[in-house]
Amino acid sequence: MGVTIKEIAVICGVSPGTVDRALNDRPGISEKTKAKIIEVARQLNYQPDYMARSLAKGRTMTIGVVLFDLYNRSFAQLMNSIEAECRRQGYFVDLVLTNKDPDNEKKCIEHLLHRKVDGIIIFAINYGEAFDHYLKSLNVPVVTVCNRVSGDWSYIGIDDRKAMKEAVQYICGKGYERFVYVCPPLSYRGKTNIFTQEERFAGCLEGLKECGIHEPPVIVTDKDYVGAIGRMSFGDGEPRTAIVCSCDIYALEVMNHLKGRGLRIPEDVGLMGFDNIDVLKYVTPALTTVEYDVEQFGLQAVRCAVEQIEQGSAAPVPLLPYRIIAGASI
Amino acid sequence: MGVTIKEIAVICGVSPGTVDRALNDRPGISEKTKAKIIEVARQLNYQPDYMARSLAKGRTMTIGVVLFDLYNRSFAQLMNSIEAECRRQGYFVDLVLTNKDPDNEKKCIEHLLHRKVDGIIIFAINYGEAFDHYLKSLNVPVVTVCNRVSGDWSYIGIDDRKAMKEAVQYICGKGYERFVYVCPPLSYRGKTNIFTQEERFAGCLEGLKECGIHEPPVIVTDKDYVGAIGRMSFGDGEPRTAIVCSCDIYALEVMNHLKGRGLRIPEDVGLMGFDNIDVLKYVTPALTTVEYDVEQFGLQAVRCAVEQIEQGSAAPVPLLPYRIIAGASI
DNA sequence: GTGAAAGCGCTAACAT
DNA sequence: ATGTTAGCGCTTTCAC
Repeated sequence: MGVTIKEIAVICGVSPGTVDRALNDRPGISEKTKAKIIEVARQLNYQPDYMARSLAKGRTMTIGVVLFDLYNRSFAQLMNSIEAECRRQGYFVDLVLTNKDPDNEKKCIEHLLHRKVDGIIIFAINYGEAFDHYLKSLNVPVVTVCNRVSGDWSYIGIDDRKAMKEAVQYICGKGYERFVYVCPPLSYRGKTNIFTQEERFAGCLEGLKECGIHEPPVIVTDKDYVGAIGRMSFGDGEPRTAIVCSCDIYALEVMNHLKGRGLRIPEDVGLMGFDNIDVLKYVTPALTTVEYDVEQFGLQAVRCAVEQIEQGSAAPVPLLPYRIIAGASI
Repeated sequence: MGVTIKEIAVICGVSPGTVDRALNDRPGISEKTKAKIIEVARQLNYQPDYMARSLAKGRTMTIGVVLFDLYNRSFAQLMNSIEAECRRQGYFVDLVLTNKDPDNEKKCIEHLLHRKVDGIIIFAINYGEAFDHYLKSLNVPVVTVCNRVSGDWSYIGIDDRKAMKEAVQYICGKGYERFVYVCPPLSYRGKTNIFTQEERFAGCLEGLKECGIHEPPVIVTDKDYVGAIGRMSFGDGEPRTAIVCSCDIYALEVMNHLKGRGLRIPEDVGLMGFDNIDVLKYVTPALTTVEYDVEQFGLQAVRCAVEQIEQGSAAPVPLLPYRIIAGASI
């Protein structure tokens, strides 16, 4: 196929070892021969064979990325920045998608191991001690993103609990006293990794408590959450109700439903999302939500992974910033 | 790291060659030794080293995927199905994102070549003879998706021209006689690959012609197309105007703008999109658009690539189906 | 400063 | 049916 180190060696009248020294600027070579070899390599458009190099060095320059899917815009954004940063750092990206299936996630990881990836960035769907052990047994640097597995892994994300707490406090500040909390993933408790969702939920409860709201929120974990909301009535006088959704996507569905019922937002009922996904800009009324920079997640995740790969360990990454976006739905 | 073929050979008291025969069920081995070897391999949880195999066979079992980015929901969907089908077929996916930068696209392709991918699936941003030659020089199977490069490459997509033509005929059938065609990418004519957009535009013109509309459409290729639309007036009597957008995303922006101006859709002005991106379901009024199955694109692209890789060539893939979704915006 | 040689783990052609 | 051997292209250690 391509031109090899050996051919260059023959042309330059040196040994393969010397060519290697020149091309990977390692010590033990005169400037003259080095320059010559580099020039010849350039002329022949020499391209190193990464497979061969991997085999010899035991490193593949590949980072495996494990995500649910790419349907959620945030994941797409995340992947986008991971790809960019990886390529910038000279790494390849091997992407596998779990479709939120825990078994499939393991298959995905196996797939990456076959590929002998140097590190893994994962938005985990599995959780618990067994999985933690499993990950450790892989003997590969792992960076967790958006969902914690255990304290033993680098984690990139925001303080979801605190963010949701502040969001709830913000809502209380607007005079709402009744709350509905929409979070279907909570029904997967014990089945899949819902760390982040649990955090947000805990934050909600904390927020209510601090605001002195004693009436517990109505918690909707139903997969058919729109149907559940459909069975509730709103807009019939004070105190007003706020529907807090753990993700914008739920909030959008709920908004659609509320509009369909002819309810006014926020006059009849308040609505809050989380994530600030970009389609919000096409939505009226503007959804109040929590924003954070997903691209930063990707960037930090790659840096953290590379640091672990190349230095053996990485400094813990601080939780990333977020902020409440005041829309018109609360 | 892992257990090797050699170790298994030693344990079983046979040669590495025999182990290879057993593990890759190749002829020339007795059932007995084969069974034994397989059993030992299983017990030791033997995992073949794909790097070594690649080096020996000259094939990497990797398909490179070149996309603009993942921001457009359709690309994400596309990538999702590509990943799924690749893994099903035992291939790895190496994803690179060009961010619509022609130079970057070449870098991305080089990146894939370094990786020695067996085939490439590309939504090309480059075009023209030079690029066509370049692709040929790579000596790797290439499948083009969503944007043609030349007739020499397998292409996966719909008949955009015909689809847009039918869409325009549909609009005419609703009594519209004035047209605005929104397609910012047309301003990149001569700079990047806008094959699909050109097709849609041509389809629009053809449709108008066949419907006997002689007044040429107002063509908006301005990057600030919303601003351009903002300088036009609508709703001032018959004949009515339809704003045809070459992608839903433009239509959504325009819709936002029109609503902001207090114009009623479709009473004052009609609006048409293309692609049926999924966020449409959150939008009122429902946007009339053209739908097709992006997942099929991915599936077919992978199959076509694999066919080329494994058989040396692939049967041409027929253009995929589409259909007009009648919303409430026309 | 440079060369020779032994791998990395697997495959494949050739012996036996 | 099985063993032997020579690579794949690059890295790395050890001589010179």
